[in-house]
Amino acid sequence: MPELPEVEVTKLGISPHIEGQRISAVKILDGRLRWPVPNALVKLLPGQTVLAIQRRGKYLLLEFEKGYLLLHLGMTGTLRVLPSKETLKPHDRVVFEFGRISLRLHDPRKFGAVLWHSKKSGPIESNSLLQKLGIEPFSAEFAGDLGAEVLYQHSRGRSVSVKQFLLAGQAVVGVGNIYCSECLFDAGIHPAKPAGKLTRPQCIRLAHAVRSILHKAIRAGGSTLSDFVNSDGEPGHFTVQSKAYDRKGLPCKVCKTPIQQIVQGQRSTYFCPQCQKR
DNA sequence: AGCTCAACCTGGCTGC
DNA sequence: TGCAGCCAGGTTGAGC
Repeated sequence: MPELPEVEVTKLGISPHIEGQRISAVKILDGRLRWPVPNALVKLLPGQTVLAIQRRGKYLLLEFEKGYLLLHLGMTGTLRVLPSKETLKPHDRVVFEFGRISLRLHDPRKFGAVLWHSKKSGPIESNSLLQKLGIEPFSAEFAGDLGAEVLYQHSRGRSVSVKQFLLAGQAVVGVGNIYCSECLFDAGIHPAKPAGKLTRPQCIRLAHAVRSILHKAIRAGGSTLSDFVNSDGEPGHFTVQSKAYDRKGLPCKVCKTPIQQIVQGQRSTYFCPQCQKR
């Protein structure tokens, strides 16, 4: 379930266990993910220590002495810290051993990614996958009125719907398909409105909604962190209830009008035709 | 450059 | 019960 909040919660969950820890072994059980998992990792990583863990958009960046491990969870990926002796599950794809604990990428649909960025090839910011990402929603550059200005300027001249514009992550990163519907509901903006027609007041409301919705989701996910190291807990298992997503035909929680579902860019969008205006 | 859409892959659910 | 068909949290890359 990985949108930005799930990735952030995963980062918070694994960091205390593996930051400062040294890799003892890497096992690639099935390396046929989004891109092939580099076999070189099996020789390269053992002996190296996790210096820091950062998140950029929906990517997790594990910094080592010689470079960065880029992890992406795709549609169905989860990362768990487990006792090394714990038996492997079907769809466990890559295992990073740290002595008595292991970090495991579980990814049924194999849309995730495990890549290596050597420090020899330049700073991590120069990585081609990261370079095209928009601004972080919790950065100073997106705070307050700056966030609204980012959305306003990036959307000028764009004919795509605001739903697709926001989901693309070129202006601000981290809003996936679920939270996109939620943010537009919160901001009272019709998802089919062309991005280029967004008004400044709408951008102000949307920027606020993005920060607020993502922040609430992270807070809710944080409550599941206590049992991160065991085989049963599911990180990214949120109790925040949606106001629009997956509520087709159900009454809007504000005005009781039935929530509508449409398809935009091959993805479902849910909205209230009464509360959300073009 | 921007837009649309197929593709990657597997599992779960719906409906016949 | 079996099976075809559709849907699913992300992202790239091809072809206009």
